[in-house]
Amino acid sequence: MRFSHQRQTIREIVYKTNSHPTADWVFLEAKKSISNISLGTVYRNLKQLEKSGDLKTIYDGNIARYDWNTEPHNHLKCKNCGDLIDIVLSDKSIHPKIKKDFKFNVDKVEMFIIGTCKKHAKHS
Amino acid sequence: MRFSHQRQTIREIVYKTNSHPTADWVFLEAKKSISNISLGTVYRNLKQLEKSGDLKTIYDGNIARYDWNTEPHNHLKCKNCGDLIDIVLSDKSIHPKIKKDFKFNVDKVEMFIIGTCKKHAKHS
DNA sequence: ATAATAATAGGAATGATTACTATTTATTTT
DNA sequence: AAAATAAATAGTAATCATTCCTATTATTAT
Repeated sequence: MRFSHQRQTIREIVYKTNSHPTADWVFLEAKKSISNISLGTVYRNLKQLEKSGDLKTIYDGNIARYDWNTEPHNHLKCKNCGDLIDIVLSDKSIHPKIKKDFKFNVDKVEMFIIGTCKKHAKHS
Repeated sequence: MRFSHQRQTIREIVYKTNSHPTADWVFLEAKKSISNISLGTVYRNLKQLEKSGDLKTIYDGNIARYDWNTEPHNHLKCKNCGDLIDIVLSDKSIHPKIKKDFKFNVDKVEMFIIGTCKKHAKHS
């Protein structure tokens, strides 16, 4: 994988936000500095950056989002604003249970915790 | 919501399988008895059946699957064959912790446990 | 500097899903 | 039971996210 200005730019855009951006948002941001960058380039590089371990893909419903945080973690998703909030629930205790009960080897756990964030909670 | 033969057929198809089918698979099955049923009808009814609480939508990567099991449960996903296996991990203990730490009200937890199922485990 | 080839821009193609519309069908009213 | 009504349908076009294709450009090794 050789260096390219586009890939570098795309990587930095993802690394500068905590908003778990979509490919389209990254594309719009990238255009600010590389006005003729193409959407295909964004997708190709996001995929390559995932392969090289620089970022992770999150499937939010049926849209892909990208996350610079490659450490195991989970997400709270507010059903009101759609915001994703990073959390770490380092509970590996289910792994052996699942292996025992289902003869299933766990690689990773992808968890979306759906609810209402503090910005949108109804006051009681 | 008035009765229709198509909706009834679609509901029965989803209720007769444990394979967490896609809209397209439901469409192909439905054609066996209603040869000119249209794909739009399948999508519209799956959505309506979700709304009425008859089934649940699962987002598997970027494709929607449908599940007659509306009880809270989670899925093991084999990265090898893609099969989804139902499991129940009735651990509500994280809810209060998340409420306390993040002021986030949890409605539901969507968990995909990715790994290798017994059919595809390497013998050790 | 040149050659080799990875990466790009731009646009076409794909696949899943939704929207549109004239017609059909289930229900309600008479 | 026939007519009135409105929901649901088939068929098709449109949309949205994503991938593929190809001629050209840019990076790296020689």
